[in-house]
Amino acid sequence: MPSTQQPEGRAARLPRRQILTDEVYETLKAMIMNSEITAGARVNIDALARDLRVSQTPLREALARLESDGLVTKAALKGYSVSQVLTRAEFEDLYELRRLLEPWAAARCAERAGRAGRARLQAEMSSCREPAPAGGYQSYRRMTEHDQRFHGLITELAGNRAVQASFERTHCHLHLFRISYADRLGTQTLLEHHRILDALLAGDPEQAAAAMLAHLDASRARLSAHLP
Amino acid sequence: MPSTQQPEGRAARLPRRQILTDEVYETLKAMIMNSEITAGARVNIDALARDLRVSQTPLREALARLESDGLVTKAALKGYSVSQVLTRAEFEDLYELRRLLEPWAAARCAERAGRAGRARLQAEMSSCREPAPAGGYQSYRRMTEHDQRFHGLITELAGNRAVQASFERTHCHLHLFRISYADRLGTQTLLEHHRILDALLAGDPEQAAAAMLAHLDASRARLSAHLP
DNA sequence: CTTTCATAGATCCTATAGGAAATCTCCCAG
DNA sequence: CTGGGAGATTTCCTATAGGATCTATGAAAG
Repeated sequence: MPSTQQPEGRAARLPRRQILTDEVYETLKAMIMNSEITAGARVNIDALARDLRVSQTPLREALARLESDGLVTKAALKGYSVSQVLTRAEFEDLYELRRLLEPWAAARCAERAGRAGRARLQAEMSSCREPAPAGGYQSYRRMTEHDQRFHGLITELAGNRAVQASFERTHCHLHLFRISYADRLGTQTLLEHHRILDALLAGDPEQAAAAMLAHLDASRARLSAHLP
Repeated sequence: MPSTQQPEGRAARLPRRQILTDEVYETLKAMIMNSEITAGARVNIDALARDLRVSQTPLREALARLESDGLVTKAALKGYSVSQVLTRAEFEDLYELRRLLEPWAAARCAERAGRAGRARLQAEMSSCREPAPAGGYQSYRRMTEHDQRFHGLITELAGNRAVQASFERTHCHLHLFRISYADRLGTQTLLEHHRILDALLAGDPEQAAAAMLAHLDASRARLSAHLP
């Protein structure tokens, strides 16, 4: 895996070279998200190191981080496995947790987001065009990325780092993305996002919490249909 | 670091030998908890490997997991640092998150814990004797361990793995333990735990949630006095 | 005496090698 | 023909070595 030298005048604290461990970590997350490593499949360290053209060392460190993230599991002396796609019970648990965190975050965001924050929220919504009716994988992928940015922005602007970290550690968009590539209801999602945005811009905590709760429940119902 | 062979008739799936990475991970967590590595201090990988009598490889993997846990931070090419003791803002954020998760968990626990679960809760409370008035470090340590088991058991018996994992990933008892060694109000903590237990045993979700919320607020007030 | 620069030593990151453990394949016996 | 056992191969884990990068120290110059 080639390393790249940083250009002159780089920002303070950036390393001069890319750290392989970090690159491998991001690569593996993307591979898990895209099901390039089948859910539940064994991760053969020697083989994957060859595929990625790295040695075992950065790969093992990346896998250690993914283990703590809950995205792979380790069976000592046997190997790592990619986490399964969520079972229905795990899916319901995840949405229950989201119901605990995100309406609260939306209410706090409505209270606390200043002008700059609201501008960021508006910019995010503006940047996301309605998905093509039969857009396929790329369209679904872009919708998921928008969804992740939008929800992440709300938890960030809620101003509670513990809640933000807790939300990020669920990796919920990675998990939800793997359930189905065929969410044809992106239009509905955007409509619900706009309702949340309206409440946030109005600075109405109760409305924001209610809109977020409604969105989560609707989203859960949409995705639930795709579970085994 | 010596390895120990498993005895005959070991449970299925246990490796025959201890995995150094896992041992080092637990050792480092304990060292962080006990402030054997000063909060904010650099972790010198070569030196620590010598101290623990292991090579860099299992140490680096353990550090990678701790990084994902949020207990150390990595500055690429410069080294790892142990996370700081919580600032007041981080402390308040953590308790806000606990207020979102734990009353809900207590209510669910009251609804869902069967006979075996309630027995485990009672056993945990019975196993914890009142701390000696001036018990010092060991006494405080035992109280923290009980507190962690008690709260962990409630989130486990609430029956939502995502909420349980979210709570565990806060490592809140490690963080809170590092704030102060001198919680002389262990008696008060136990009294509040008994109130929670009473509600759980009565199968009263509202009472359990209320008792947990009161306990969290009281606990937060007690610890808050020790923050800078 | 202070500051700057250069060099040396320390530290970080990753590749590689080797031993332990698991897995797979083949052969033999029933 | 099937099942079990043995051996070979693969995989996992960790130690070690070497190159890249950072840091600290000492010397020289102002």
